[in-house]
Amino acid sequence: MNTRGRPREFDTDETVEALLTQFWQQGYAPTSLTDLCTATGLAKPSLYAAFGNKEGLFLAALDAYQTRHAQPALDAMMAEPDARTAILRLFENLIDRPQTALGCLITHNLTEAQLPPQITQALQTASHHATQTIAQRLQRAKDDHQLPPDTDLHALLSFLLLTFAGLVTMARAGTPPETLRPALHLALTLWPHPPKNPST
Amino acid sequence: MNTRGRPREFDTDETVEALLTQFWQQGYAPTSLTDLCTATGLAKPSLYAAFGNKEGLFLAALDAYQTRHAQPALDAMMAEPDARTAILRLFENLIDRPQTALGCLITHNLTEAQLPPQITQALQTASHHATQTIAQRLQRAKDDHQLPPDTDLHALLSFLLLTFAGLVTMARAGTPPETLRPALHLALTLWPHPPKNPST
DNA sequence: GGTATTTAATACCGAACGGTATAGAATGCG
DNA sequence: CGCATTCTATACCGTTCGGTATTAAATACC
Repeated sequence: MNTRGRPREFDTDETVEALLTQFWQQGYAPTSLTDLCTATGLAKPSLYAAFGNKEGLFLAALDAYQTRHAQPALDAMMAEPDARTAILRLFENLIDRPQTALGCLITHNLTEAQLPPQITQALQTASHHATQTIAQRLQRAKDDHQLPPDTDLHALLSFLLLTFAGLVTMARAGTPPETLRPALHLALTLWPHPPKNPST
Repeated sequence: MNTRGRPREFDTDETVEALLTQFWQQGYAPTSLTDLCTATGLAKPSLYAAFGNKEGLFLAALDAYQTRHAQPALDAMMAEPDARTAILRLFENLIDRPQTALGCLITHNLTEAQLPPQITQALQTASHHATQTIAQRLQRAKDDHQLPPDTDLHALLSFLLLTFAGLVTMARAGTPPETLRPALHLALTLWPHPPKNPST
């Protein structure tokens, strides 16, 4: 770590935030270096010096996406005592989003063709992590008797992931929140009820 | 219509089929003219003489997609007497597909940024047509007393479209049919039951 | 057979892509 | 101050993009 030399004129966090906004909006391939330069206000050599290449730029944005958006949402899901409420909140977060951050960075880019292998793998790892976290939440709900003991957790997990993918895809395709919300609430009506308990 | 001149050496139907395969696999923007040339076995001037430009190539593929895939599936949905079976078959068609035709051409490209306006409009028109057709099928089911008279058709329609989008997106993202099928069957367990009728 | 007409293939166009060499500007250290 | 070091910006690199001018080949009509 040498402290000599001209100091950096841009804030790395702000730059990564701008990168994330661009990649979130357009996806990996359609986002050009020119887009990223205008979004960050920097010139190409500055971006390349800080992040290596276009893959590095995306991976930095993906990392920021996980730490600033995905993981907090998953943490909130884990902190919420009622499992159904936890899932509902997780999904409701997806519906009301600005036009510049529609859908899910991970899900959308996983549907793109011709991605560099390193990015595909990072996306799959991220997707797998989220999936496993939700699976743990469901298992805990079963252990807590918030789900019937005969609940098929694999099927329920797949259905919730399908609902997630449907929400983010329709949001990106332009479906308004007013349409998405009733669909989501209808979807969660099939949440299995706990065994009959007079205290509930 | 002049019959003079050198006859065309390629079959238009086969060419459109090859175009559709490429666009279905990769989407509009990531598919290059080079891809389309190798897929069709033709040179660029031949494609441009027959279809105008890249937008024309995609619109021809989209038209073939609708007449050869989407419309037949919608027709089958309309021909099936039981509404729930009709929807189930419509969705099951999406699950078992070759790697070269994963997901839905319309849905996937509607999630892409920076599409030419003409293509966006054609995709929205196609999406709207399919949506309206499903809406008609649901209305008929209600009229036929296959759905409770108090069924919220708007919410049910949105939920089915969400299920559709979830299926095609997860399929594209690599989820295998064995995982998708239980999720689909679980989703359709919330199909509203008809009013209690001793004959059923 | 000669000619008009249409298709086909090679070669090319300007623009935009991801990525970089190079030179100037701004700091800490001696 | 002088110098090594780091950052920034202009300008450029080769490649690929969508699209086309041009020329050769293949037919129908006269």
